[in-house]
Formats: sequence, C-alpha cells, structure tokens
Amino acid sequence: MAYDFKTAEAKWQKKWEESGVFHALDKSPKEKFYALVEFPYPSGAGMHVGHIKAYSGLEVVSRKRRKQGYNVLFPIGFDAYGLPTENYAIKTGIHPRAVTDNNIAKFTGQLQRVGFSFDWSRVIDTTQEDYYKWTQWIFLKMFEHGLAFRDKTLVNYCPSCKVVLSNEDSQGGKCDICHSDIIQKSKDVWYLRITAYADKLLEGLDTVDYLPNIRLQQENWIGRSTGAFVNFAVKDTEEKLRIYTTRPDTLFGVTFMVMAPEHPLLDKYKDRIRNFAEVEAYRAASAKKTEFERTQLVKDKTGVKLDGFTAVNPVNGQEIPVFISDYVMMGYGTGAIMAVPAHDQRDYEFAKKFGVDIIEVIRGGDMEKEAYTGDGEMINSGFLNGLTNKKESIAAAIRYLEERGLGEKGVQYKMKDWAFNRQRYWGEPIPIVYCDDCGMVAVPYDELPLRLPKVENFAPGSDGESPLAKIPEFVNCTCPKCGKAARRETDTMPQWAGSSWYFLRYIDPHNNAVFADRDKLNYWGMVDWYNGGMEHVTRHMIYSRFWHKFLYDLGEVPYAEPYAKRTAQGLILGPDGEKMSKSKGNVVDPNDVVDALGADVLRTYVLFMGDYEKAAPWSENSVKGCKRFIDRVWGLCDILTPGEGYSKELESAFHKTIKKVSEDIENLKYNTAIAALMTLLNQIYDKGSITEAELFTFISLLNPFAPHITEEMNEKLGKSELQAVSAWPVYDEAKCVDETIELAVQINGKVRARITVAADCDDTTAIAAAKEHPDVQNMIAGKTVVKELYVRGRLVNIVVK
RNA sequence: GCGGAUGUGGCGGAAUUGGCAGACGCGCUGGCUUCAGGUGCCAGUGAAUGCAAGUUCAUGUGGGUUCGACUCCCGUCAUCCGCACCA
Repeated sequence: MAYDFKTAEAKWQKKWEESGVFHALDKSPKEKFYALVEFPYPSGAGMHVGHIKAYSGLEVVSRKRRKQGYNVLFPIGFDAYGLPTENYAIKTGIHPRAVTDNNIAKFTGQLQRVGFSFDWSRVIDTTQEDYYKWTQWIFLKMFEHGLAFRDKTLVNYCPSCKVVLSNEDSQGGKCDICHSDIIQKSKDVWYLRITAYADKLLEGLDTVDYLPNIRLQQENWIGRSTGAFVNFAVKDTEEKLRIYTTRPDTLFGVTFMVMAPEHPLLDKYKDRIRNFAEVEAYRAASAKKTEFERTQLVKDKTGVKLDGFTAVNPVNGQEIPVFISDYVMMGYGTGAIMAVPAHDQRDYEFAKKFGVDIIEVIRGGDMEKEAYTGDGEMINSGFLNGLTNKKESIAAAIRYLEERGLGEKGVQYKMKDWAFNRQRYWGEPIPIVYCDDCGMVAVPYDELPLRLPKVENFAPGSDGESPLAKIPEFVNCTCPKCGKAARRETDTMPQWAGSSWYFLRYIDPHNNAVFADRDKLNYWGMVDWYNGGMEHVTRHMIYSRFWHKFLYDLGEVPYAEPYAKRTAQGLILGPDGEKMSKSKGNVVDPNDVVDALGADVLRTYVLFMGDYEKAAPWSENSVKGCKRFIDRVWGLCDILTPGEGYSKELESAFHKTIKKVSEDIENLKYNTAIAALMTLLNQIYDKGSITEAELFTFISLLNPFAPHITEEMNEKLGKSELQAVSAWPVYDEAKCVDETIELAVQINGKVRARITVAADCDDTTAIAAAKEHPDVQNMIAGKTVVKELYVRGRLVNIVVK
C-alpha cells in the first residue's frame, strides 16, 4: 500500500502535541542542550522555504540529541514589532495588532505543518505586554547606569520612512527597509552606549565557538584600531587641535592638517579665519551631499584652505596649513587629522591636488607615483631616524609625545553608539518622562509595562513626530519624582530591541516576577548552538551580545556570553538562481510543497540540496528525487524478512552509516548524511531483504530528517515507544571495517589494476599481492623497480624506470 | 581600495584532509511495464578516440613541490559577499 503522507503527518503531529515529548524540562537529571534558531519576523507574505532550511538544521540536531538522552530546549517565537507591519497597516487601515496576530497565526500553521519539534509551550511574542515589560525593564536598567542617553548629533535619517536609523540599519547609505538614500540630520536622539562594551564584545569572541567568517565580520564591525591622540597647537592661540592617528611614527612627514567641515573649532575661530565665507559655502555644499555621494567622490578630493588659521607640528615646530574637507568625518576620531601625504594615499591625492609639500619619512617608495605605506628605514625624522621596525617607531613616537604632554596612546572603534529611538507607533514605548523641574525621569519599575496605547491613527506625522505624540492621554502624565505635570517620551524602540534578549525569556517565558528565574538560568546556561542568517551577524548578534553582557555585569545572568556556538545557513535561491523575492515572483511557499509531496520530503530536500552553509537554487526536479527516496523507504516494509540482528552482508554497512550520519549531523553536513542513508537504502534493495533490527536502525537514523514516515513505520513494527524518543543507534568502530578490501595498484602513479586483500594486511603482503597480478607483471617486466609503497586501505604504488 | 569566500560533468554537489576525481541526487539515453501520458523497475551516462579490451585528456588558468595534487607553494583570471575617505 502506498504511503499516505497526508493522514500520517496530521496523525503524528497530533500525537507529539498530546504526548508533550518536545517540552523541555526545567529540572532533569539529563544533560541539557539548548538549541536556538532566529525567531521569525511574522510578515504578511508568510514563510518561504528559506525559513524552513534555517530551522531544519538545528531541528535535526535537536531530534538526534533527544534520542541520545539530552533534555533539549528548542524554542520558537515571533519578533513582531517593526516597520513592515506598521507600513502595511497604514496602507490597509488594519491595526498593526490585528495584522501581527494574523501573521503569527499564519506562520504558526506553516511551522506546525512541517512537523518541527519546537516546544510550543514556550512561544513568545515580543509585542505582548508580559514580554515587552522586560524589554522596557532592561532599557531602564541601562538608563540607570548611564548606558541609555540622549544626544544631539548628526544622525542617519530616512526621508521616506521618516525615521532615524542606526549605522547598522543604513549600511551603504541606503535605508535598510525602503532602500532610499539616507540623509544626515541633526537631531536629539536616544543612544545606547554600545561602544562602552566594544572591548568586551571583542574579547568575548575568544571564549565562544563561532564560524571563522562570522567572528571576522564582528571584529571588522567593531573595528578596533590603536594609535595616538596628538595635540597640535593652533598658531597664535592657546588652542589645541586634537587629532587621532594610527601612524604617530610619521609625525615628521606631516605637511598639512584637515578638519571635518562640521568641526566646532571653525565656529569658535570664525573671526580669525579670513575666508570664512568660503568655509560656509563648502559646508553647505557637503551637507547637501548624501552619504552615498560622499563615498562616490572618493577619487576627487575637494576642500578649502583656511586663511589665518594654521597649526604647529609639535615634533619640529614647523607651521603647517589647515584645510577643511569632507573626506574627514566628524563621526570618527576627533574629526580632524594630521596629513602625511608621503605615506597615506588619501592625503597624497589631496596634496597633489592642492599643491602641498610631500615629505618622505620612510624609505622604500616612489614619491612621484604614490604614497608608500610599507615598512622601511625612518628618515628626515629627528629622534626616529634609523629605526626600521614600524612597531618600534610607533612606540618611540608615543613615548616622546607622552613624556612632553603632547599627546597619548589611544584606541578608536568604527562601531558607533546605537541610535535607539524610532518616531513610530509599532514598537515598545520608551519608559521615560520629561519633567520641567526634574528633567528626564524613569518610569518606576513597578509601573511597567508602560503599555502601548491602542490608537486609530498610527501614521507618523508629517513633522516626523511619533504617532504617540498625538494622544494627549498618553503624553500627559505626572512626574514620578515630584508629582507635577509632565510629558512622556513618545518615540518607541527599534525593531532590534525585543530580539536582543529573547533567548533568556525562552528559559522562563511565563514568569511575571522576573525576566527569568535564576535557578532556571543556571540550569539552562548558555545557548549551546545558535543558527541563523549571515545578515544578522553584525546587527542582532552584536546587539544581543551587548545586552547580555550588560545584564551579566549587573549580576542578572550567570554567564558572560549568550551563545556558545554560532553557525549560519546559506540562502535558498529561486529556481531562476536569483534571490527569492515577491517582486521577482520566484518565492516557493512551503505549504505548496507540503501539500503536494509531504513535510518529510520538504525537510529532507532543504537539507539535501547542497552544502548547508552555501546558497543553492530551488529545483522542482530535485525535490521529486527526495519524494522518490521517501517512497522507497516506505517500500522497505514489503521486503521485511525474519532474522535476528544485522545480516552478515549488511552489518558493516549499517555500522558505517550510523557513524557517518551521527558525525555529519553534528558538523552541518546534512547533505552527505542523507546521501549515506540513500546509499544504504540502495544496498538494502540490492540485497532484496531487510531484518526487523535493520529496519529499526534505518528509521531511527532517518527520523530526525523525516519524522512522520519513520513514526508510522515504527508503529508498523509494533514498537510502543515513539520513534521521537527511542534511542539513537550506536555503532561499533571495529565493525565499520570490512574483512577484505579492494586496493588500487598504481604504476608510476596511474591505476593499472585492482587486487583484493585482507583489511589488516601489512606492507609486504600487499605489495607482494600487487606484484602477482598478471597486468602488473606485464607492466614492470624488464624495468627497474625504484620504489614500492603501500598506503593502508587505499592503494599500492610501484615506481619503475 | 580593503577584507572574506568560491571556482570540480548538462545541473545541485561528494572526495576519510596529500592517496582510485565525479559519492548521492537531478537531468539525459536505451529497455521493460502501460492503449497512452505519468509512475515504477533494469541498464548506461566527464570528454576524446576505438568494433572492442583499452588508451589519452580532464577539478578556472600558468608554473612548482611530490612516487602521487581538487587538496600544499608561487603567479594569474573570473565570480560572489561584506566593509568602504576609519585617519
């Protein structure tokens, strides 16, 4: 009888739910295993097969670990605050709450149909009061410790979405949500002081097991550089122009300085600067440029030389000109640089264009052509002359500066503080009150959650104000400190807030007293294995590590890093090889695959289609191959024959497969694990029969990939225990080898014959056997044997002349 | 520009880390089953050459090390992904 996947899948999903086999236990003598997948943003489009691939990896690991006797926590939830939902709500007039609830229902249905072994009793939704209460609580803790603060600075602003964006949300000068060009705007905004954790975030990477490229991306994002701050005197004033440099060794090569157009000293000395009108014109022009334009103009440097404002080189007392140019950013270092055209390509281009001197201080380059950034002997450099090691020269220069109070060693990061407020409705309200007398006051902890009011009009105002600003009942309140009339903060938190600590809430999702019980935190500990997309490696991953480390410093969590191990899956591309997107019409809906071929086929295919970490296109035909495989597995029932244990012919094949599948699952090599099961299946069919023990082992190995059909076959075998909890097969290393093996015999490195020998035979026996082969005898006849070697279990090579 | 990765049949991809290249699957070809399509089953399938056994060539490309290289070293080309005037 053919396998009826529809009936079977519904039946087993129900049984799993009723039996609660996938519920994690908060107390257990078993070893714990916490597997985490990135919870989805419930968009209106529903899930696509990429989500399924993302979850299937750790799904397989979790199912295997349960069978191996672990107490497994494999939770799921929804990261539901965010702009797409709000934008959709504005367009359709449907309230974001209703949109979110609908989308979550849709996602839940899709996930359940695939048969994931999530612990559904722990589902979280970041937009529920009992969840965001704790998001607000953590924010207040940060406020209390000075890590949440307001500052008026230039920020990334999206004119289309009308929101302030963090650096991470505006990579490449484009809005991450609508891809419009970002403009720079001066605004008073909330920040989280993530830079205070820069070193901890870097150092922590030594203690965790992330894939090398993931680690590297985080390191680059944090962007730590070491160097020195140097104070240059401004001629005829008491003022110091402070700069940051990674190359203090080149101080004698400084021939000019450059300040960012926004640099505050310019205004302070506008009376001295004779061409200040020119400065203002330049400022206006660069303010109009978008971030994108500024980066596109790399080749063509512009700037204005200040007239009446020069600096003095602290190491040799020389007077040097000062320019303003927008290739220097106010947001990095001090907003001013010392320019060494001989040894920095940007400074070189600028010097060439503006006719400034170029003084070589490191031998080795050609000053006619380009800046020289390599190593060499120091020249024209006073006390540094003769040094040849860059590290030593830098150390000597810093020592000189520090001894004379001219500067000091310094560290800079590319990472900037996290712009944390959004002028939007669908987010966690920021629990802060503004009082005319007391200033910014935190909402008391016992008044949390500060509820997001239900409103009818959630469109942002044209003035860029949050929709909450239009609700007097929300805005007007009393100051928690002095009791006088006060106003609430009306901005909300960004999408990344809720996901910055969700892994902690899974540990104790229904607790009303604390975000998670201490004993439970101690029991579950770090997430053992976290899998998700590469696109979250620099944002979500850094943010959540930051929040976690903050909580650790407060003593609220017992371990310093949230994730012990991190991996990332590759995308599933559309059948056309392009990234899946609604506009291209190449999105594959998992429901369609489940309807047509079954959940087991979908699950198997997303893991079999290629290297788990690499992108691969969806192929309609290849899915059918997995359907064939599942159907052929069902066919094993027809060739079941009586017999004890493993049959002699298949014994080593089974042991080898158990070993291979067990190891591959732990190493993200799901494709070869499935291939090994297919190979074994072919071997079974070649033999023509299977014993009960063999069938049981086979379905046990296949169970994490295809849980429904294997439960059904498990039941047919008369087993009373669910396949989901029955023991993972074990192998015997000694039985993984065959008694006899086939060796290739090479002559001068080319395969010329094959021989069969005992698996444990030694060098001399193998070589002797090879030489007995008639073809080999023919080929070495009359020649001199130069060398003979035997590679154990592989081949014999005879070198002749 | 900097950083990272990748390059293997018609396609997705394997290769125990220096040891029989192309596992497994798709596709394709032929055969059986079928009125037919589909399914299923059997055989074949890197290229060239040959009736054949075979021989030669082949892991982007050029060199090198080695008895032996997809794997290691040097050069080069291409593609993809990050970051991008970070001082």
